[in-house]
Amino acid sequence: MYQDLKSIIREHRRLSGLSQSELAKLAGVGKTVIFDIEHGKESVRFDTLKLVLAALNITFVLQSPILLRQEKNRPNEPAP
Amino acid sequence: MYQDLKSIIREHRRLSGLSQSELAKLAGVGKTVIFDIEHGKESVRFDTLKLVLAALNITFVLQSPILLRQEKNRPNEPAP
DNA sequence: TGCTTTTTACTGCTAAAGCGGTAATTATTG
DNA sequence: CAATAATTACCGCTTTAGCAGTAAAAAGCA
Repeated sequence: MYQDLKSIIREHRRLSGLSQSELAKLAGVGKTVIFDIEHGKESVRFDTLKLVLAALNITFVLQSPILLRQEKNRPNEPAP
Repeated sequence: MYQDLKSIIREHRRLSGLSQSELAKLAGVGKTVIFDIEHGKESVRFDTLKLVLAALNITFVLQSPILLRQEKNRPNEPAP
């Protein structure tokens, strides 16, 4: 993660032309959540955060040597 | 994210040879958290989850077209 | 096998996440 | 500028995440 959560959320929201309430509704969460995140609260629930990220077209990826190895062993399907 | 959280956490923990309590202590969270995550609870707090992931050497990355563009505009420093 | 140790699962309690309603602030328009 | 609309910030309430303690289950060993 290069920036902190609050900046990422706020930037993406603004660039999408959404108000806090609009984003909240879109994500299916309360508007307080958006407000709190944008004010630096990192104690959001993970499932709630995922809803917000999804609404902003932000994907969430976990990385580790173990996961990397598993990926290599299960390569993508060949193109049609 | 390719697998679900619970599998990733459990696998990494087992491969690290840690019990739930040991991982909890290492991460600085209660053991209930580990138990709950490994039983599919995704309503963990984000900051709590980050502690657990860090203890297991799992990094977590946000991706989006906007973030990608920002990255390209700010390339890595040249090697010394 | 029975006994001990380790690990996992469950429980009740406390602090706080998330909610909708409302107040304050900021932007827009006549 | 005043009036209005839109957005952001705050507040009290309800639900629940996270905690330590305890119980149950699994693993190890004589």
